[in-house]
Amino acid sequence: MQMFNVDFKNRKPIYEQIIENFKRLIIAGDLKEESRVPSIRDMAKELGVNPNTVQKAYRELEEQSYFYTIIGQGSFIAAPPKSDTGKEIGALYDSLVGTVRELIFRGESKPRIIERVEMI
Amino acid sequence: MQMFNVDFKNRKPIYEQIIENFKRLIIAGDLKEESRVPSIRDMAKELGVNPNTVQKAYRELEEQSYFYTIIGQGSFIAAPPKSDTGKEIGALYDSLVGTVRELIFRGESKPRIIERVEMI
Amino acid sequence: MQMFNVDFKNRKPIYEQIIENFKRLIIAGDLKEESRVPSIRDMAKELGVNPNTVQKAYRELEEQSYFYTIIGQGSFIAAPPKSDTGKEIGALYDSLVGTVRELIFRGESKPRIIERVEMI
Amino acid sequence: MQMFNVDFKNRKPIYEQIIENFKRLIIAGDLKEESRVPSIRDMAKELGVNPNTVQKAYRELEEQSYFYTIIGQGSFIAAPPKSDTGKEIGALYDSLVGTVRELIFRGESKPRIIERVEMI
DNA sequence: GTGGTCTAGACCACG
DNA sequence: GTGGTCTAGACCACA
Repeated sequence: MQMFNVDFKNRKPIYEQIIENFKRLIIAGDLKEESRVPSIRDMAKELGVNPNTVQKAYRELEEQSYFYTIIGQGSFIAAPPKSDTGKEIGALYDSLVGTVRELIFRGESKPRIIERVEMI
Repeated sequence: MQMFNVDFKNRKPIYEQIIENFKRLIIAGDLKEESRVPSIRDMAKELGVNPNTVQKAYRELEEQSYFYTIIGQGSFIAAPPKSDTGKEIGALYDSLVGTVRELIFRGESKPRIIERVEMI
Repeated sequence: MQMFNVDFKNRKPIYEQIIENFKRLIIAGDLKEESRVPSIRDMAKELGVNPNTVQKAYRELEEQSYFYTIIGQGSFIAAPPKSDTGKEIGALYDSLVGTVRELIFRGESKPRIIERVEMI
Repeated sequence: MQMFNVDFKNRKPIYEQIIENFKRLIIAGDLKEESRVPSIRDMAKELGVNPNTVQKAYRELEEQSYFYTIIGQGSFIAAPPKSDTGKEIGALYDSLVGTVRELIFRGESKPRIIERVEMI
C-alpha cells in the first residue's frame, strides 16, 4: 500500500512532486490532522528515492505549515492554517487569474470555467 | 517605448518571464494578430538580456502557437488557436483545480473565488 | 498544578524548552532559592515526556549553576551566581549585540530598542 | 583574502555559521547592496566545505531576504527589507528580552546593559 | 528509530 | 560558469 508515486521522467523536481501529492492528500482530507506521516527513510524507500530528497519535501511542507515535526518522533499533519499573512493567498489568486485568462484565450467560455470551479 | 520589463531578482527564469509577458499582452489584446514582434536582437537589447534567452522564449511561444515565424521576415502574433488538441486545455484545468483547492484549504470560500473569476 | 508546559510542535528540542522554562521561572522569582524542584520522574510524568529528556535538562541546569543536586535528596534551586567566570556573560552580550544589530538592520530605531529594554 | 571562517569544532551547524557571518557583514555594511557574493563553488572552496552546505546557507539567506539569486548569474546582496510582517521583529525582541533577563540575573545592571546597547 | 547535518560526487537548466 | 536537483552514504542530536 503506497500513498502515491513520483514520475521520474517528469521535468518537475521529485521533491516538488512529493510536496504536491501531500498537499493534495491533505486538502482532500485523506490525511487527517495530527496523523503521522511515514518517516523520511520509509517514504524514501517506498518511492525509490534518496532520503535527502524526501527530507527537502518534508521541510518545505513544514515551512508552509502543512506538517509539523518533532525531532526524534517524526512528522505530523498540521491543522489548517488559521490566519494567513495574505501574501500567499494573493499569489494563489494571481495564478488563478493567469490560468483563467489563458483558458479564455484558448476558447473556453467563462461560464464553462465557473461551472468547472463549482464542481470542486 | 518598451513593451515590458523582466525582473532579474525574480526566481522565475527570464525566458519564462518573457513568455508570460507576451502571453499576457496577446491575451489582453495589446498585441494584435499578424503584427510583427521585435526581432530577437532588438528585444534582447531592450530588455538587457542575452539573445539566447529571447530566442528560447520565442521558440517556445512559437511551439505553443502564440507566434509564427517567417524566415527572413521575423516573428508575428498568431491568430488565437481554434481547435486544440485538448491536452493543454486539460493541463490548464488541472492547474485551475489545484489552485482552487489550495485556496479553499487556506480558508477562502468558493463563492468568493467564483466572484473573483467573474471579475476577469 | 503544573509549572509549565512544553510545546511538542515547536522546532526547539524539548530539553531546551524545559531549560528555558526553568530559567524563566527562576529569573522571575517564581522559584525561590533552595526550594526543591520536582524529581525527574515526576517532572517527566507531568510534562508527558521521556525521563531521559528531563534528565538532560536538569543536568544542563546544574552545569549552568541554576540547580544544585544532593544525591538521594533531589535537585534544588541554587542562589544566583555571584562571581562569574565572565565567559558566559560575554557570550550573552555577544548575543545581545547580534540581536540588536539585526533589529536595527530591519528598521527598528535604537531609542525604541532601548525603550523596550527599559521596560524589562 | 577570505571574508570569514567557519569553526568545524563548533556545535553550531556550518551552514548557520555561514548565515550568521553574512548577516554580520551585511549589517555592518561591509557588503554593499547589489554587490555579488562569491559563487557557491568558490565559497565552498574558500571555506573548505561542501558546496551543498554553502548552498543551504545561501538559500536561507535568500528566504530571509538578505540575498537574491539569479540562476546562471549568481547571488547578490539584497536591499534592506522595507516592510516587515512584524513576525520576525517580534521574535527578535523576544530573544532580546530573554537575553537581557539572563544578564540581569547574572548580576549585570540594567544601566550597564543599556550603555552597551548605546555603543552599538 | 527519528530528523538534521554534511560530504563527494553527478547531471541538468539557465544565461 | 551559475545555481538547482539528486544520489549514496556517514555521523550526530533527540526522544
